[in-house]
Amino acid sequence: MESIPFDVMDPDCPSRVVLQRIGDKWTPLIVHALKDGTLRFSELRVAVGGITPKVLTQTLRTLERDGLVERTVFAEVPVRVEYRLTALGESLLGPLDAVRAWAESHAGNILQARDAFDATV
Amino acid sequence: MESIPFDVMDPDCPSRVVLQRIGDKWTPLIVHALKDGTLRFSELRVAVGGITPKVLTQTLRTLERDGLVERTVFAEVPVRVEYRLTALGESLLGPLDAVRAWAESHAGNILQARDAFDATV
DNA sequence: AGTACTTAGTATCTATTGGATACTCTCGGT
DNA sequence: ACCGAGAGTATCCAATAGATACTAAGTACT
Repeated sequence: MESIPFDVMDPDCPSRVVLQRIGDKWTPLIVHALKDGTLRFSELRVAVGGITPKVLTQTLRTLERDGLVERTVFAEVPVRVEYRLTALGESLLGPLDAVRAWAESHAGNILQARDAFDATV
Repeated sequence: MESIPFDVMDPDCPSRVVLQRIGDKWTPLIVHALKDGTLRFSELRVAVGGITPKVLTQTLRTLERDGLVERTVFAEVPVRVEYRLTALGESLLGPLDAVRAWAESHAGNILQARDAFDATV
């Protein structure tokens, strides 16, 4: 068992790729939407307001490939597809939720800072 | 004092813009680099390996505008410019560090998941 | 006087990513 | 034969990121 094999400040370290995936535009919102269980494609589209189907598909495929989300197809008519977090994906809920909570609780401060900044320019 | 005025799942909520700023490609790395104090432009470039000066400037300007980073110019020759976190920026260290730590400690799992996934395709 | 040196950036051009909108596919019901 | 539902693709255009080269200001050197 090694310690600290990864360092995000190193541009060639794989952990940087990982950081940029979980910090991408939609991943935090999708993971948050799935925190209470499974959702279908169309439910995810609504839960994550504003995402287009193309980008939702792309992001889900990447999350699946990275082992964070599991995709299950039910051979019904019409077809039903369910998405849910894997154990690895669930382990990401805590950290991402901290960032989400920060964003919600400090959004006001940032809007204020922008107004102040724009006023000086 | 209101509670929960912001919700990142709402596409029109300003907190979503904030989330996407702090979750952008370089912000977490820059904030992490500044955690121990001030750095000059050229030091930041080295600390955050792989960033081009254009993008570093863009990101720093945005962070400054949003009140997370303070920029100080010293009229020396050659000019010296120092960047440091504001109090608001420092409040972001905890949440972002949780995500960074997750990325470093789970990068191995994700690489494994990718290999497994690619093997099935 | 001219030139080199340092730091902190711009400028320019190209490649990649994201977004808007419309279309496809399957199959069962009417 | 035609329509509807769900889960996506296809296509095209705009915005963002990256590579590379260049600029500005002032002092020190020759």
